[in-house]
Amino acid sequence: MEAQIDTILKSNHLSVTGGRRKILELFLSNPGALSHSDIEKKTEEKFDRVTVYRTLQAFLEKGLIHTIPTADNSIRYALCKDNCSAGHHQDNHVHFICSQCGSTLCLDETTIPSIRLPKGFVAARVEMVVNGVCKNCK
Amino acid sequence: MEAQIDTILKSNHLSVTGGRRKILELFLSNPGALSHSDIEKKTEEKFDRVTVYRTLQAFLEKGLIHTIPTADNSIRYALCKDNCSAGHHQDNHVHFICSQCGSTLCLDETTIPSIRLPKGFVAARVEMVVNGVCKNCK
DNA sequence: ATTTTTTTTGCAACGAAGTTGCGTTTATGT
DNA sequence: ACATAAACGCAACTTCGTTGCAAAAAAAAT
Ligand SMILES: [Mn+2]
Ligand SMILES: [Mn+2]
Ligand SMILES: [Zn+2]
Ligand SMILES: [Zn+2]
Repeated sequence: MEAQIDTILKSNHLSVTGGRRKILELFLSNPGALSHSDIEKKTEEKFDRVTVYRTLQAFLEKGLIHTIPTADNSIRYALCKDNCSAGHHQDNHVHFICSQCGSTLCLDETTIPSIRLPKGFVAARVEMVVNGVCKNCK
Repeated sequence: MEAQIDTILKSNHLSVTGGRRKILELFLSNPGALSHSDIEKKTEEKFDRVTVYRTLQAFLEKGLIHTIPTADNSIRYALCKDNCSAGHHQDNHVHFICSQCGSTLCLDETTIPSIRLPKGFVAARVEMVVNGVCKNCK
């Protein structure tokens, strides 16, 4: 695990530091997505708020994680499992938010269906978020 | 227009006040969705921030407007055109965010396709947001 | 292994965004 | 017109996110 984490950081041209190790470890060991405040709690505020912001920003830019839009103004972040590179994300899978346990999950096997837009509109990226009750809470 | 606005407010059991009139008018005369700050600007800050928050909250609860999820932590609100009632929204249409002009649009004619979720997951509501270039900006 | 250079971190200060309590004002129903 | 109920504006406060800068840590060079 330790080695894996360092390898991931290095292969993404990120210098390996305590904070980045810890936060990446959280993502790897957690099934769902994490919000900024989730991370602050799970690290027991061992790192400064600013460091967490900057780390997430760095991970995002390197294509290590992606954001999940929500209707309640709280960005969630999740690991990219596809071949995402810096700047070009390719996570075209559906996201699920459980109203029971609150967890946000990447449904990696469920791809977003293509749609026909009105004449004149050009799509660059499509997001699909499903709210409901998850497997575990049923 | 004036009469229409009052009718809408009354039929939704909202007492008609200056702020609510003005904000509802904005939604009716605007093609796209509005954020909180959009409203503050377009009303020339004539109403207190708190009043705008409470008005949007009231409109939401009555099923007059709905929110549109975004990945950048900025809630947009748009009029419900379907038969939404208090608590039960039914806006199952696609939303479009233009990266050029920044406007957020309800594609009322474009319905969200149904999807097959993994076994055990139950959907209550599905959101679909498309990013790209809109009709006008092309 | 040391030193130099570069990057990251923590702190402080700041600004924006959102919430709450409360007294005053405004709307509604009789 | 009056009583009651709802909404408003203001102030205070919390939470969230950003920026500049000096200290610390990591990476690169020697
Ligand atoms: Mn995902
Ligand atoms: Mn809509
Ligand atoms: Zn659940
Ligand atoms: Zn546009």
